[in-house]
Amino acid sequence: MLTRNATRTSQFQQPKSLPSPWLSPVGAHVLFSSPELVGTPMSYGRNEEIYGEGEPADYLYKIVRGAVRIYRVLDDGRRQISAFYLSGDVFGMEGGEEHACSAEAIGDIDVIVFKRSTLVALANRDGEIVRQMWGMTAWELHRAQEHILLLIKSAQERVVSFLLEMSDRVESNEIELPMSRQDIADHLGLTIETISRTFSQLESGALIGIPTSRRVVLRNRAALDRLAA
Amino acid sequence: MLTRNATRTSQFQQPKSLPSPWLSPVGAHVLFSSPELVGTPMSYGRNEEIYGEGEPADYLYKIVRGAVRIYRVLDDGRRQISAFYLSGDVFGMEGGEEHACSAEAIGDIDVIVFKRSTLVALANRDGEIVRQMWGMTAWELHRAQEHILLLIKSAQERVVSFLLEMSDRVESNEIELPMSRQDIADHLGLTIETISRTFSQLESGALIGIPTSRRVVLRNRAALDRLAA
DNA sequence: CGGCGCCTTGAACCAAGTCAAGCTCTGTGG
DNA sequence: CCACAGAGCTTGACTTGGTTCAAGGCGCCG
Repeated sequence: MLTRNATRTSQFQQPKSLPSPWLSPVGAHVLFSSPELVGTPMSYGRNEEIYGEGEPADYLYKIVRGAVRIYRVLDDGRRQISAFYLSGDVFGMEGGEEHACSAEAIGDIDVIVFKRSTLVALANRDGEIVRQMWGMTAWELHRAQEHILLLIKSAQERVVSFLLEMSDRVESNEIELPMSRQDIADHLGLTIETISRTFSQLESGALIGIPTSRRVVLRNRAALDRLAA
Repeated sequence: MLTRNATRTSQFQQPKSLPSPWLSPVGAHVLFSSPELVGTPMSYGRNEEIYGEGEPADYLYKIVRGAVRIYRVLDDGRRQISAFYLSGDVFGMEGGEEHACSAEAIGDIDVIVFKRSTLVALANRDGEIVRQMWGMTAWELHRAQEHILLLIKSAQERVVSFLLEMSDRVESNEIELPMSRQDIADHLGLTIETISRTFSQLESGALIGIPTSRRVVLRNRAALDRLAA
């Protein structure tokens, strides 16, 4: 369990290239540094549901350790993972009062939970907070638009784009994948077999290395960039 | 050209089912009823560019007549139309200071243009306006997420979903399509041939009628609903 | 060591794409 | 009023990228 102190000093990490909206240049990482906003440490186990589609969106979550998948399922069972969130990311704000998607812990995770009502109360006194939360919604929109572009690409392009994105997010050419092939498949709109085959192809072309099935090393970024679309 | 008066009385129409965010229940249609906010009537011709990707997002547009496509192009020329906007819709706010997408008039259109700086100035004095603009970004996010879900479906499901959405938006079973087959194809991530064939199939199954190529009549909504998911 | 979850690989299949031809409007000029 | 040119749409025949089905391998934990 996390100490109270750890909670207080935590800050929200924001993607560097946020196409900052009609928003002051102050990054959203400042958003939760207010002493009035104290989060509660929580943990979830592997595959545990954090919230479900349609439930009231009463909390925001900042990941301290582990990874989370955000997804929706169609009636016939097809699953679309709209995003993965990694350590340092904030999730839980799809923009509505109800969650538009479900969220599950991929492995065991630690998060800090913030009550929405607290934020809203703060927001009433400080317009800047509203702007920053708006900025977060705008960032989610940006991600969604990128994902749409990804889904019209070929299988190889999707897989390569995914690897490049992951590499950027962990700021390393060596990626420890927290999610299964099935998760990746449901994120990219492909099947596990296609993911697996594409990984193998890329490896045999010396573009990537796969020391273990959950570990990928980018070996030729220039070539990968070209393949990404 | 529109009269000044027409401009003043115009209101923003907002989709009914906006999953209203952390937002007061006041609909965003109130947003631009302020007497301080006066828009300028403008017109664009068929296929004319309204703004391009990367340009500063200095204006918001409310469509008075006609339809608009919002799109991005990949390096190799593939085009993804992320949304169509119809008469009454507002567009131009992808959430950033720069446009994430390009916008073109599909046919001849009339719009009312609002200067962003005016809104921002108002927003500084009135937190409610910020919340409402946030709500619009949240709505765009919702749309993008629905579109992602659409892109993992089969061709027939995509086409049917598209027709149902259009029907809902014009609130009629008779749809006058302002856009070409190519536009629809680029919106659904398919080819014109597939769009055309799917339309023909649906027609021969008596699910829809196609009196003219730009006009579609939904004849069996229950069956179409079943095919959509 | 054995069982189970996850991953890889192969072979057959199929939905959608590609290529190609022809049709149907619509507007324009003779 | 008709001819005809061009853009947009439809349809058919063929190809193909990705899925499906099936078998087997790897690694981890009890």
